[in-house]
Amino acid sequence: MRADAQRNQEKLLAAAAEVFAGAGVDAPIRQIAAKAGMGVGTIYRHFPTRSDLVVAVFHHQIEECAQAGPRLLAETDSPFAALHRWTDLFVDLLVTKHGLAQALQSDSSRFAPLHAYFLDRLLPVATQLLDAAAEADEIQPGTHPYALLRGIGNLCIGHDDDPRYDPRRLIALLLQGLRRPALT
Amino acid sequence: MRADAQRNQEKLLAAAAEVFAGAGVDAPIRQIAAKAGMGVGTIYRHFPTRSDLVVAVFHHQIEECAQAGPRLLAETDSPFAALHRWTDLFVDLLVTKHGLAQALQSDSSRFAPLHAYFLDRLLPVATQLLDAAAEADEIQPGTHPYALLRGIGNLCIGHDDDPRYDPRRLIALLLQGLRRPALT
Amino acid sequence: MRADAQRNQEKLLAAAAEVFAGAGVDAPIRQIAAKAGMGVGTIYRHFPTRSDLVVAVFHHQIEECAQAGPRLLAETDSPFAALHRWTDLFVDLLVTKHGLAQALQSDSSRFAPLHAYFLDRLLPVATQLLDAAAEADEIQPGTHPYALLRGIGNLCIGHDDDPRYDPRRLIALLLQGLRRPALT
Amino acid sequence: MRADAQRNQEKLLAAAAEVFAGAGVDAPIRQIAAKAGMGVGTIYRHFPTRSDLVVAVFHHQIEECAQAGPRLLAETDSPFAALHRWTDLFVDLLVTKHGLAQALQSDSSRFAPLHAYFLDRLLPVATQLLDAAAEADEIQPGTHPYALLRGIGNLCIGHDDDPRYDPRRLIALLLQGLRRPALT
DNA sequence: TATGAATGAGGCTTCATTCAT
DNA sequence: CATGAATGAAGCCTCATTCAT
Repeated sequence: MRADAQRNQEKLLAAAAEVFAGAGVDAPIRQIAAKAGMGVGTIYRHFPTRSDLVVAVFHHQIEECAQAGPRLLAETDSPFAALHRWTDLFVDLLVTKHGLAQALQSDSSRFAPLHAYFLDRLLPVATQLLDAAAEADEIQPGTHPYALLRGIGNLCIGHDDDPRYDPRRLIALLLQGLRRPALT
Repeated sequence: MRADAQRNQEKLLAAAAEVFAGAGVDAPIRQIAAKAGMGVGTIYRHFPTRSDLVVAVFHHQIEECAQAGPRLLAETDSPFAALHRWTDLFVDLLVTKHGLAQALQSDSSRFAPLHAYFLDRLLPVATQLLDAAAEADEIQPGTHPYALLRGIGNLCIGHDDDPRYDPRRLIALLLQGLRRPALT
Repeated sequence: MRADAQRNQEKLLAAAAEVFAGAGVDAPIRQIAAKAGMGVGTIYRHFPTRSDLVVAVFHHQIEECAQAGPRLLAETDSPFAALHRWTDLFVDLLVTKHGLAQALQSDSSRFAPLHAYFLDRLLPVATQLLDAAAEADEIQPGTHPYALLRGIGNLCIGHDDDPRYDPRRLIALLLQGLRRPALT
Repeated sequence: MRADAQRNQEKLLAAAAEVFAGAGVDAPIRQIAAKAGMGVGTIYRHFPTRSDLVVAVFHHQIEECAQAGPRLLAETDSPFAALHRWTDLFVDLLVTKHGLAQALQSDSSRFAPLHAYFLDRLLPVATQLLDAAAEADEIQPGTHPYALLRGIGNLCIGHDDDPRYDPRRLIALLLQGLRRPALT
C-alpha cells in the first residue's frame, strides 16, 4: 500500500511538472488532477497550498543543482570556471522546468515557501562559488549571490519565445563582466 | 466637453499607471475605474482591450526613451557611453513604470500590441546604439538588440522586492561583458 | 430648418430599418445611431422607447398594406382571391422588413405600441377580407382574423434560414384549408 | 453520491424547464440556479453551454414524440389520420414545453446542437408520415417534412398570449390544405 | 483515504439610459 | 437641439476550495 501511495505521488508530481511547463504555475488544479488521473481533493490533501506542490515538483532538481556546486568547485582549479559551469546547470534547471522561473519571479507573497526553499538551498552554493572566485582573484568582489541567482533567473524568462533571445549568451556576458581586471 | 474628456482621460491614465504599478497589469479593470473615479464602461469605451490601455499608459515614456537614443549618441564621442546612459534611461522607464516589465514578459498573445509598439520604437534605437559601439570597436559585435532589450527588461523584474537585488548593477556587468577585449 | 429635420428623420428611419433587418429589433441603439450618423441622444429625443422607433420604422409599410385590402377586394369578384393576394402583400411586408415578424412575436410587454398599431390597422382589413370570403361562401367561417394575422406572421419567421422552408407555400396550404367544402 | 447527483440533475432539469417556460430559453443562468437551489457552477459543470442544457431539458419529450410516429402509423389504416394525431403530439410538446418553440426559431448559431438533435430525431418521423400519406393518396406530395416541422413549430409561438390565437386550429387548416383533391 | 460535486466569489464585458456641454 | 461621454446594472463564465459520500 505504501508502494501504491508512492506511485501515486510520483504520478502527481510528473503531471504537475508537465502542466506547469505547458500552462504555467498558475494552471488550474483540476487540469493537474485530470492529467494525474486523480481527484482534486487528493491533491489538496497532500499539498494544501499551491506553493507546496510547486516546491515538491521542483525539489529534486533544485537539490541536484545545489549538490553540483561543491562538486564542480572541487573538480577544477578555476573557481570561475566552476561558477560558469554551475550557472549552466542552473540555467538548465530553469529552462527545462519551465514554470520555475515564472514561479520565482512571481509576486513574492504567493510561492513564499518555494522562494524560501530555493534560497535556502542555492544561496549558500552561489555564495561559495562567488567567494571562491573572488578569493582566487578571478572576479571582482561585491556581487551579492542573491542578485546573481535572481538575475540569472530573470534572464531565463521567456527563453523560448523568440529565437533572437538567448539567455545563455547574456548570462555569459554577465559573468564576463564580473571578471578582473575590470575595464572601464 | 472636449476639455472634460481630456481631463478624464488623464485621470484614467494616471490611475491605471498607479494600479499597474501596485497590482500589476492584470489588475481588475474595476480597481482602475474606482481609482479613477469613473465607471468601468468609460474605460472600455476608450480602451476596448486591456492591451490598449497598457499601451496608452506607457506610450509617453516609451516615446521619450526612444527619442533619447539618438540624442545621447550625438552628445558624446563614445558610443559605448551613450549606450550605457541610454540603458540607464531604459531602466528608469522599466522600474518607474512598474508593470511594464511584467507586461513585456507576459504571455506574448496578450499585450501583443504593446510588444509591437515597444519593439517598433525601441528596437531601432537599440540597434543604432549597438552598431555604433561595435563600429567604434568599443564592444564586440554579435549581440542582437532584441536580446539586449529583453534581457534588460527581464533583469528589471522584481527590482524592488529585495534590497539585495540591484538590476542596475547587473546590467552594468552585462554591458561590461560586451566590451573589448574579450577576456576568456 | 424643417426640411433638415425631415431629412434627418428619414435618415434615421432608414438606418433603423437596415439595422433591424440585419441584427434584429433588439440591436444596440448605438449601432443605429452610428449608421444614421447621429448621436444616441437624438434618437432618444425623438423616440423615447425602442417600440416608438420600431413603430415609426414600419409605419409606412403597414399603412400601405392596410390600404391594399379594400382595394383588392374591390378589384375582383372573388373575395377569396383578394384575401390570397392580400396575404401575399402581408408576407412581403414581413419578409422584406426582416425584424417586423420578430418584433410582433416578441414578448408582448415590449413593443406593445407596435402590437397595438399593427392590430389597429390590419385587423379590420383582415376581418373585412375574411368576412367577405365567408359571405361569398368561398371559405368556411369561424377563423378569427387575429389568428390568421398572427399565424401568417409566425410562419414568416426564419423565412430565409433554410431553403427547405418556404412560408408562402405553407400559407397557401393554410388558405386552402379554409376553403369550402371542408374535406374531413 | 451517484444518487445525490442524480437527484440534483433532475432538480436542475425541472427548474430549467420551468424557467425556460416562464422566461424563455435566454433566461439568466443564475435564475435557473436559484430555482434549482444550487450554484451556477453546478450548472456549468454539467452543461457547459446553454444549448447543452436546453437539449437535456427537451430530450425526453422529443424522444417520446419521435417514438410515437411509427406507432401511430401502425395503429391506423389512414396515414393521414396518423399524421394528424402525430402533429397533435408534436404541438403538445411545443406548447407544454414553452421555450422549445422559441429555441427552435432562435438564431441558428446558438442552440445549434438542439436544432441538430431535434431534426435528427423528428425529421425522419415526419418524412415517414408524409410519405405514407402521400403514397396512400390522402395528401398531395411535395411538402418538405422540414417545412412542415418548422411551420408547425412557428405556429406554436405565442400560443398562450391571446385567447384568439389557437395554433391547433391553424395547424388543422394547414393539414386540411394538404388533402386531395386540391381545390383551386 | 480518495473522490469529484457543489459552491460562489470575482473578473469580464455590453449596452440602455442619462445628462453635461 | 444635438451630441456622445459616462454610468452601472446585469449577464457571462471560471476556478479555488470545501465537504459529503
